[in-house]
Amino acid sequence: MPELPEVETSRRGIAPWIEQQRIMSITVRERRLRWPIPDALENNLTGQVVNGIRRRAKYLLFETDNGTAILHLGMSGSVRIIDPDEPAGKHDHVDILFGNGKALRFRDPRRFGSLLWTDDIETHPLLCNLGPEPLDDIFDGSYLWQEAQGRRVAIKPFIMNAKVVVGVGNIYASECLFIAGIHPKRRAGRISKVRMLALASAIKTVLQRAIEAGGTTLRDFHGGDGEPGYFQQQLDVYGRAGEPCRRCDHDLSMVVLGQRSTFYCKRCQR
DNA sequence: CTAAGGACCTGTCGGC
DNA sequence: TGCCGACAGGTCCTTA
Repeated sequence: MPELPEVETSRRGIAPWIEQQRIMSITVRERRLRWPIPDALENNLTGQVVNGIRRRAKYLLFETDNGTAILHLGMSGSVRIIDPDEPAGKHDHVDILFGNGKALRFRDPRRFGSLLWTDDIETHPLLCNLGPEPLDDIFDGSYLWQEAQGRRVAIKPFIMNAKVVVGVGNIYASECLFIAGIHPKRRAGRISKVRMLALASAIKTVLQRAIEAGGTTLRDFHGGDGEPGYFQQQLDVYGRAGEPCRRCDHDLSMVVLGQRSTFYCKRCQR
């Protein structure tokens, strides 16, 4: 489910209910996520006050004086604020109860997500080797072009590589390449600086617009407050193989690249 | 170092 | 209606 805009939408939805609240108790029903939820999570976080919720890449970081909880939603995870008497469903793996009487409920049917704890967020192996945030000023066309020099990998997996830039998932990668007019299979190192400027700009615009729209709705995505996202109607290519290109009317194509479905227009993208 | 493929899981959808 | 295969928003790990 979640790409970066969905994670950011979730963060904004839950933050008002959680920030400055004390964690009263943590209920873990299923520890077997991508990595097992460590006992250290309950041991260190229970009784702490959440000073703030940040996002880095697609990770949500719950900061306390004692350390940081690291939550990743994987492919199918979601969080929402509930009243704690709401019965837990099959895949509701964790509830975190707060002093205000509300609870954060984490659901993840496929269990590709993770919930970890660290007392040193700066050196955590999942976070310390990540590339720049796409919406930061450090990320721009010059940076992207520089990183691409000597790289033979196709541009689509290149921009989905978190060491290059974080937060560009499968949906938005196709969308950004369409806007920039770049063929998804073009080798990263063989794209001109000018076109990389267009691509970096497209990445910023698409992600920013998606955040403002509250994330993409595919199947049943909801923000933390239960409101659905509204971006799907704005997708130009993703999931539209065989349908007409909005720019030139040519039938859109689909190809598998790096085991991921990739959508593009043969005529508009070179 | 780079690039490619496998692995981890459950739910849903389309076709027969 | 039921069964079966294909596919799904992520990303770490292994292999070459």
